[in-house]
Amino acid sequence: MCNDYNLVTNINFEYLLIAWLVNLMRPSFDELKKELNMRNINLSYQRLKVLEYLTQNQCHPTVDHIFTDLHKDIPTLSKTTVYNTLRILVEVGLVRVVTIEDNETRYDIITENHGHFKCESCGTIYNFSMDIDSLTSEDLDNFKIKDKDVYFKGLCPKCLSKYK
Amino acid sequence: MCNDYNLVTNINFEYLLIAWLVNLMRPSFDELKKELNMRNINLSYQRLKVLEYLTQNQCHPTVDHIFTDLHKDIPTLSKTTVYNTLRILVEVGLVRVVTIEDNETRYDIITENHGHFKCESCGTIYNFSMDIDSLTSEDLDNFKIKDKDVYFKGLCPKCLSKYK
DNA sequence: TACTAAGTTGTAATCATTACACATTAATTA
DNA sequence: TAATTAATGTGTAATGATTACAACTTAGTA
Repeated sequence: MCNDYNLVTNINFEYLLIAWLVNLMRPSFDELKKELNMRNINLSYQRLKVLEYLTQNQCHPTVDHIFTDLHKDIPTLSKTTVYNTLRILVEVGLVRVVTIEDNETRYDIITENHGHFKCESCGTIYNFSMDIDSLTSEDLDNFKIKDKDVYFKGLCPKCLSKYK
Repeated sequence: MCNDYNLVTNINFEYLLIAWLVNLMRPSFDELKKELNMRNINLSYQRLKVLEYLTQNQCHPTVDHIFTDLHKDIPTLSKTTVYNTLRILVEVGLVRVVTIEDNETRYDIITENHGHFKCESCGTIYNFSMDIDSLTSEDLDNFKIKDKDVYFKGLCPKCLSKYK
């Protein structure tokens, strides 16, 4: 469904899932399991499907994207379930909210260090590498920083070439 | 209405207006006037009031904040006018949209180089100085970047001290 | 098998934003 | 000044995303 250049293909879903569980959720797999148990989170069929969708469509989909596509495979799926699942996944830290635009909430499975660029012409959101963790400001010496987001906007190469 | 530490007081509004027109809107005052004329923008009473509100309440207000407060002075004011005015001011570049949270659009009169920090406890949005202009990524070599935003979240000093 | 809790579903409510038609004001011209 | 036209403002209705909630289903357990 999504033709983003970030699309990951030919990688087994279970492999990716394990990869997050181990790598993305610090500090350890056991810690994550404990965390999930503490919060009584079971990866039900629907929740797994949402997670799977996010790995296979790393184009920062909206709730509507996720729901519409998954609904084809799971006719009984409810949009409320998608919302609930995303909220839980965000709480646990497996998924990141992207609020680069004010009228659409998007979701990103990758929680590693990177920024987001939105093309004003085609709407595509690209990831770009940047050492965001090291960003800081002396003004925030007495603040506790939990989340850092960097959002750029402009025109992507594809759209720029159209105007030439 | 707003007790943000960024609050600017005792400064004449017209002075501030001129200050933007000259400083914030590059490259020159004449250019700005031409720009405004080209776009047929007159600073009507309502539009001036919205601008004035944004200078006197630099706490990144929502549309509802602006409307509710101005409505006390201008009983005939319509919320649609506030929306229209903000859209125009953003287009022209005098006002910046802050989408640090997904359920609320906020507006910032300061368009200079700075980041935004939102306290998850009290909801206050703080400005912090940072050289955002110099941020870059080799991944974006072929992109045209028009806007850069840096959003941090966490706990502010006031809220941190409450938990001690 | 009955019980309990967690998870899912569909509908209704909420809330921010936009669309739009009409009213008002400002600017322009005769 | 009066008439005309364009720009702004206003209020209501429509839209669309998100949340609240109650009923249903599933999974696990005694």
